[in-house]
Amino acid sequence: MVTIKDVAKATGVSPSTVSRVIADNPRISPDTKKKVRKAMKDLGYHTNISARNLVVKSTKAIGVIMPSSADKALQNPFFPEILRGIGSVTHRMKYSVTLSSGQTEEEIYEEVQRMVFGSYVDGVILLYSRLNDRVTNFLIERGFPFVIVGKPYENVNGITHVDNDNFTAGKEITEHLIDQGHEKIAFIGGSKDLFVTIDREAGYEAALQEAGHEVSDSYKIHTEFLKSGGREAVENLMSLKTPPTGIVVSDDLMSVGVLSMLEESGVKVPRDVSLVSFNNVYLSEIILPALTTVDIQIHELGAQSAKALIEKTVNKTEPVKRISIPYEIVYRDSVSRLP
Amino acid sequence: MVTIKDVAKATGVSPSTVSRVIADNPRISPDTKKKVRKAMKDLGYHTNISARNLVVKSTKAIGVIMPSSADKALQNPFFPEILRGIGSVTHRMKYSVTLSSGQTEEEIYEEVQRMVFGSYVDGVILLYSRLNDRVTNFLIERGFPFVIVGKPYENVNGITHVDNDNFTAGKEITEHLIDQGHEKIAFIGGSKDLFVTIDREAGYEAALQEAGHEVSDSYKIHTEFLKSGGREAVENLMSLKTPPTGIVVSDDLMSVGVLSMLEESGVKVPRDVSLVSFNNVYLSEIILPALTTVDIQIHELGAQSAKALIEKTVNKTEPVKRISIPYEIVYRDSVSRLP
DNA sequence: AATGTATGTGCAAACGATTTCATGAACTGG
DNA sequence: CCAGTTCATGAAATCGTTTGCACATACATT
Repeated sequence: MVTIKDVAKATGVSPSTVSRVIADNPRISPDTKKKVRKAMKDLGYHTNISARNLVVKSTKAIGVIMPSSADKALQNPFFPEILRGIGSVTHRMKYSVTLSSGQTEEEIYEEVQRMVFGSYVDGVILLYSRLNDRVTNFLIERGFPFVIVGKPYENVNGITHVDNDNFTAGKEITEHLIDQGHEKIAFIGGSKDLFVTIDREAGYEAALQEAGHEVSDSYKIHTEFLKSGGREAVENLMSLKTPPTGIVVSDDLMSVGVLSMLEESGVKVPRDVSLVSFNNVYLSEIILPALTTVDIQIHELGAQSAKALIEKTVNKTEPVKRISIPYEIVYRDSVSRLP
Repeated sequence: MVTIKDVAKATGVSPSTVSRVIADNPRISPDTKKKVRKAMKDLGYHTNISARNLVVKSTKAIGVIMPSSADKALQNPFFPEILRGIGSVTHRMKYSVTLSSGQTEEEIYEEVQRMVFGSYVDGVILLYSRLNDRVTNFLIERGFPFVIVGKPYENVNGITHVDNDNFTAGKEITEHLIDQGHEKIAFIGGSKDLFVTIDREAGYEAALQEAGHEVSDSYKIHTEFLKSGGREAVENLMSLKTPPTGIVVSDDLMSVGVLSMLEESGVKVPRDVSLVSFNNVYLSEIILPALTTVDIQIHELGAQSAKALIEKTVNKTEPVKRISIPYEIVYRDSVSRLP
């Protein structure tokens, strides 16, 4: 391995000088710079990152924490997409991304501990926001820089996070259904512990209330993921005395599951029931019917969170921010107008 | 930050001793160990990873390189799943995972360079295998440990890789179609540069040939991803004088696109045409019809590649391996028997 | 009793960078 | 021409660990 000393020797300058040309220190003469740079290239020098990290006490790396694997949930295309978003800025800033690999909550917790105590990373992005989360608490307690994608479960004004206005999005998308003449509208969402679900559902309710339509518990389903339990729930829903004519689903992937169940029971979308959802994942435009869904700009969510985190790590006094990524409803073919 | 010296001071031993109890060196007496461990706990000591890396010249980290983003392709659930697989073993071995974040081929190449030259990682997993890939060449040239998920484009016996037997899988799944009475079978795949596509397609052809059925170029479609171009191709395919009765699609996600196009043109699956594909991503069981697909065990693919890579990094003389993950066809509802 | 071998620990030199401080040379202005 | 700056560079300390070697003590062997 070729070190700074080798380059120094080869150029006849001191190691300090080499270090300075690497940092592009203005006090080094252009001549020397040229010479040193050439030597670096010739010898194939690359700075050793551990050595540098050791002295500068920073790693230029951020940790990305995935939710504990509620199994299939991680197959959600949301994740690769948000990783791309994060990557787009980390790459530009020459940061690297360390991914969590724990599966259970406990494993993840240990991992985050290692990351922060061992100085693996300068900051952390949490890809979930769960009620009463150990990891979050730990990070706060240690005063370690982190940002949440989604809404923190408490201390909303004390934690930098990037989110959509899920309440309003939920409200708007169900208003769309209402505009199309629907009154009986159901909601199918994921875990009630997740803030996304909570917010979107609240928006859904608000829209109904505002329009003076009934909001009934029998119209609301919460299912971790749609295998066994989900199927029955959907069947029950559609065999109510007055089944809904519209459904708000809290996630595109979930929507394709719901779609299948419906069609399987002979219910056609959008002919018999209209369906709207969230995320605007690629999937939602290649499925039939293409989904009317709210585009939450996953990529941007990722990019902004990385940006905010990096700012935070370089400047510890950076103020707390609440970043709201605008959403946009994209109208496709899963909704029909009621007479 | 509490260092080894602090612990040493607190216990009245030398730093070396502390270091040795961390390593659980047998030459340290049980008493001392106990004492030191207590102090570490009390003071909240955690070893600084940069410092250690610097001297042991290893990072216990592996790099995972995603393919350059042929855009939507990365939204394939294949990726989160393989990351989970990798994570399952890295976590167990206390390794960390650094994700590539470059989008273009060029960016990725630079990134890999940084990773290896800067000693960011001990080894690298390539999540793709492309014809004449710069990154691969670079890794070989440098003699840097890496494994490929998929089949290397050359020097197959010189590069450790973990793969399915995609040829046989392709053959078997089309034989299933043939068994069900199909003779006119088409193939829809992704880029011809990707080895998965090539192998699966070759298997498809072999099956047809062996059965004495026609294999025609007009039955083969290659589409980067299924937006505009794909749609026409599929339409053309189905409006041939003798349209296929069965289709082999090289990827589940692609299948849902194909499915939609077909249904949109009034072609029902499996009534009018049967469809089989690959991967067995969660999606394929929640869509309607549920897909008959070959389960390639993505998770295992990831786990084995991580395992092989780690072995390789700890033991440089570890022999080259070709690891073949068994696949299994899972029969669902997208195929119908022809009279 | 003399020699040899375990056993447990400490000293000090790495590892490869960055950075503070010092220094000599060259320049500036009066 | 001298004092005061500015400029370009070097010496050496430092970051937190690991590890080869030395050393002292205790024990076993003849």
